[in-house]
Amino acid sequence: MAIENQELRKAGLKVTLPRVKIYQILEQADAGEHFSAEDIYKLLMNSGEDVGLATVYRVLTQFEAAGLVSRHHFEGGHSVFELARDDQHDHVVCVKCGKVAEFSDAELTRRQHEIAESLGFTVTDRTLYLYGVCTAGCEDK
Amino acid sequence: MAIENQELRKAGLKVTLPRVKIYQILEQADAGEHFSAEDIYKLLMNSGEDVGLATVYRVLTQFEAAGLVSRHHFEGGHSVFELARDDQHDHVVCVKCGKVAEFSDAELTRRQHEIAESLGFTVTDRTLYLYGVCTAGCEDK
DNA sequence: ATCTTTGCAAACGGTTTGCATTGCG
DNA sequence: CGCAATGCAAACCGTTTGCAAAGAT
Repeated sequence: MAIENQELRKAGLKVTLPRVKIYQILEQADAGEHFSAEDIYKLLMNSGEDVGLATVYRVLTQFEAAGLVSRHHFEGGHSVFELARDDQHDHVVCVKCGKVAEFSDAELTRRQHEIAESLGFTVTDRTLYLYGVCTAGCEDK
Repeated sequence: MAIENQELRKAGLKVTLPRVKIYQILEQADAGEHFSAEDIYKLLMNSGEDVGLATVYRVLTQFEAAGLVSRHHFEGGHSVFELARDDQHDHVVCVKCGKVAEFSDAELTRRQHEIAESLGFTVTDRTLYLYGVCTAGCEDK
């Protein structure tokens, strides 16, 4: 039995075609690649899978609740998803072409904790987005 | 003539009642206070001003374009606005009581620019939220 | 067989837009 | 007076939900 089926069962979710297919899409993506619900929907359609957009949303929400994926709200109103990883990473978003890059920086992390502590605050999660323009290979769309 | 009228003129906007009123609301707010379009709309209604919600959005968008206000997209889909300040400030959000604190740290800012630059990226805006629990005075709601 | 999950279409909430009217300059 | 700005209502877009049909165990 494939790995994804076990992950689904572990999360208390029945193994159904839409769930498996969506999990596979996320799993086979390059690390750092983000998908909107629409992206995934289109990929499914192109593969000839007959899955409704509503189901994509439902499945992604279930995956999020199960800790399998994390959801990010980018500026612009729509959400993107990626398979959950345990490293803290941050995002750079190009406002022109929508490209997203990731980075992780120990100095930033350390400093953030220092600041939070000095404010009487215990950090459990963070969200850092840098918005701007990528100077090379930016294809406006 | 009041300050706000000059600001409006400078931005190439005619001095109209909705624009002046909205500017005043933002101006009289405590630093760090954020308003949704709806918030501002309600404040106007309560003051007996007959301004349409669509106009509030239009004015806020114009103000943003003119650099008078900055818009933040919080998780949850709606936008909030505040009068533009030139300091880059970040947010600490308590996941228990919903309290929001702000801070600004030169070291963080500098490091962020370094990182972005090394990724071939020019930062125009950023969004850093630290989520956690405030250790004192946290009133769960 | 039962209880979950799905697809569809309709509802939703925040935001934007078309158009006739109002009002600044 | 002329053109920009407004109000209203309808359109929009991403997302959620109600419900009857299909599917998993």
